[in-house]
Amino acid sequence: MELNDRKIQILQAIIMNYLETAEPVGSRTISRRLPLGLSSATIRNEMSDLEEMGLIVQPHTSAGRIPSTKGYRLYVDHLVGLAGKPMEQFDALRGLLQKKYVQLDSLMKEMGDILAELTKYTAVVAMPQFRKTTIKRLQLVPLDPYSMILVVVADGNIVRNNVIRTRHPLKVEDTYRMTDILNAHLAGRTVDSVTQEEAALIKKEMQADSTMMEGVWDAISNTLKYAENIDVFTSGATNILNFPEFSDIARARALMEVFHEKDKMLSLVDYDLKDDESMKITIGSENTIEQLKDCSVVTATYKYGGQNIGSISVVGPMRMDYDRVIGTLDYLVKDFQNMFANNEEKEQKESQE
Amino acid sequence: MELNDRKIQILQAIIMNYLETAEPVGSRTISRRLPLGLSSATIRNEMSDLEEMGLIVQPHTSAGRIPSTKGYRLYVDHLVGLAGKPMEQFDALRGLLQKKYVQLDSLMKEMGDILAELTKYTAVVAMPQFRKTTIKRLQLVPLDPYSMILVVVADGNIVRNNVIRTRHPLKVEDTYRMTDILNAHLAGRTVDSVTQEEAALIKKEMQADSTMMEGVWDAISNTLKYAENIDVFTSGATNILNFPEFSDIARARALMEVFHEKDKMLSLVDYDLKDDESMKITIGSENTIEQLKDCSVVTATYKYGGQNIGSISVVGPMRMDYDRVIGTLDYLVKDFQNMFANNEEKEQKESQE
DNA sequence: GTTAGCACTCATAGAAGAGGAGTGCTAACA
DNA sequence: TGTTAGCACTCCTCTTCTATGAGTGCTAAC
Repeated sequence: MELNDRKIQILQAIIMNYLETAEPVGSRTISRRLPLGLSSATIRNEMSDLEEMGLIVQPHTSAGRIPSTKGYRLYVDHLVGLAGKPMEQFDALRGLLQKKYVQLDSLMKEMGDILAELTKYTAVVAMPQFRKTTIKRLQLVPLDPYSMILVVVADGNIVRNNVIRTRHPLKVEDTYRMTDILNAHLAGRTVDSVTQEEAALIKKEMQADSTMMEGVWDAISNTLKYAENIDVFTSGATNILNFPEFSDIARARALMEVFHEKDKMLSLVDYDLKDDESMKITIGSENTIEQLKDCSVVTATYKYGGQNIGSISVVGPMRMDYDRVIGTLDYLVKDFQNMFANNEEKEQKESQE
Repeated sequence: MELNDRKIQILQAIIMNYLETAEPVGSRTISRRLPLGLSSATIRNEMSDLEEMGLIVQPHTSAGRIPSTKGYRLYVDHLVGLAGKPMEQFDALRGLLQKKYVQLDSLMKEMGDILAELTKYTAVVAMPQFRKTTIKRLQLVPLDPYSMILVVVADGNIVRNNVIRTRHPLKVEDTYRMTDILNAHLAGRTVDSVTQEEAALIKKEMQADSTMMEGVWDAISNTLKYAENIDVFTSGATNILNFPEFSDIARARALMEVFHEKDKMLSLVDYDLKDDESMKITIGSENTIEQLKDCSVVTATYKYGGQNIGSISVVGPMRMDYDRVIGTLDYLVKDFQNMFANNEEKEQKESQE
């Protein structure tokens, strides 16, 4: 069966109506709503066809139709207008994005909050992957002769730290010399870009400085590897409970649980997109996370140095306002990307004024 | 009216039955359950008295009785046995508490998770108040000539950091010298114990070193003051949704929202107890947080150096198993306190082996 | 002081029925 | 051939009614 223009119009009308009301849509509604001058009977015939094509479904015999996953997919891929660009209410976001930030993590948390507030859905923000961002500086902070803390500052002034133990006692000056060695090799680099040969070189250099430092590099190296852990923040988790489709307590609980499970959230923001893609929409049963089978997820990735290094997602009911969400995310991510890239420069200029 | 022994027994029986079933308790049930050989009619008379005293209430005329806030309060204050000490299932906790930790925050998160798992309620863990814990070391990490990061390591290897900007360009060595000055004064101290005179002294000393450092101390001082912010972790937020009293979606949402609001959580863990108190139980309407009017909160504080510096709470329905929760918390906090106090020593000993 | 007996209350569940939204099908029409 | 009016039919939803039963309070007798 062919999906002609009229069918598409009807499908779109059904979906848009359903997005608003969350109620199954009947033929009469469409007949009145669409300016085609068609009777409800005609619409009924068309709807029957659309159902056969798997684009809409009937909850029960005498009910109207609701879009299926496949129907949403078609809508999202071809019918969404991408019209919903920045509006008045974007003020908060715009203000945020023009702000010079001090530390990226607090900014991103705030960004998530505003995004959730704006969309009324749940926002999931993934921090830049640590191992893909540039290290600004490393610093060993001595605590006592046998332990110190490795502090790594990455782009965006994101700070990671880890305790490191030594077998031989070290003096404060030792840690400073080691710090110098580390920075000489690693500052301005990404963890990913450090080869095994280089690592061996650093180790050798440190041991040349003092035999006491045996084993210290291994600990540092482990810390850096371990630091590939991604941070994710979830904002507005409870927003999603406002929608009637989650008024069932069991379903609501399942959702809340998912938002608290870090593993699941990580798999959600998994942004293994090709670097030319920038947005991914996952609808209902397309989701790999069982508990999100009734949800849709819109994920936008942000780039740095041509690579995807992080993502921002919106989780909502399947009948989310895709148009608006896509528009918002698109706008947000583009501006955020620029800001992220430019912030460092700005900082320095301003200090010099 | 006098609350004689028999009335107390009946009240206790009612509460215990209600804790199990979440259903109003009738006179016949008590008559059968209590080995007093009293008929249901007699129990009815007593129940009528208990109701008059405000200890139990009737949801509607022909229903059994449920405990009132006042009834729970009496139960908690006088009737709870404190019997529920460590059981087999405490293995996880015990294991955790014997573990030597590297950084306290991850341990406390884990502790919250296990506590939530164990009690089936929601656990709220408040980290030690930063300004009351001892500073192990401060370190200025230079980023570029005009900015650096102040890293503060406190007891438990808790790391806080904040970006600091300068008006005059600084060299790496400058930051190291400043670091030395800071540590000379502040290492081994709590923020709270630093007087204004001392602060002035430090400022003077820094400026003596270099006029470039004008204003830097102020930034550092602000950071330390700001650091009084308490961290709270909530674990098992969704556990509480399992209880029938929260099967109403609106109530469930309100609860979930509360758990996500940091302000509210902070006011929850507010541990302004006298230093000889160690546990506080807040029941139902006694709660100042509106959304927790149907919940009870058991908060245990932990001390360090004779002062309360943090707390661990359990939030559950009013009909929570107080006995078990109190027992668990009591056990947990005591052991945690010891561990927290001893960990530093252990660490050093082990390194030297 | 305790208890059996009894009338009474009221939440709850189920049955029955009305209403209505919406469908599919058929036959007629342009 | 596409469109439409008409109509029977389905089935959800809401309301009403009734039966059930758990539980009470009161009274009178033990």
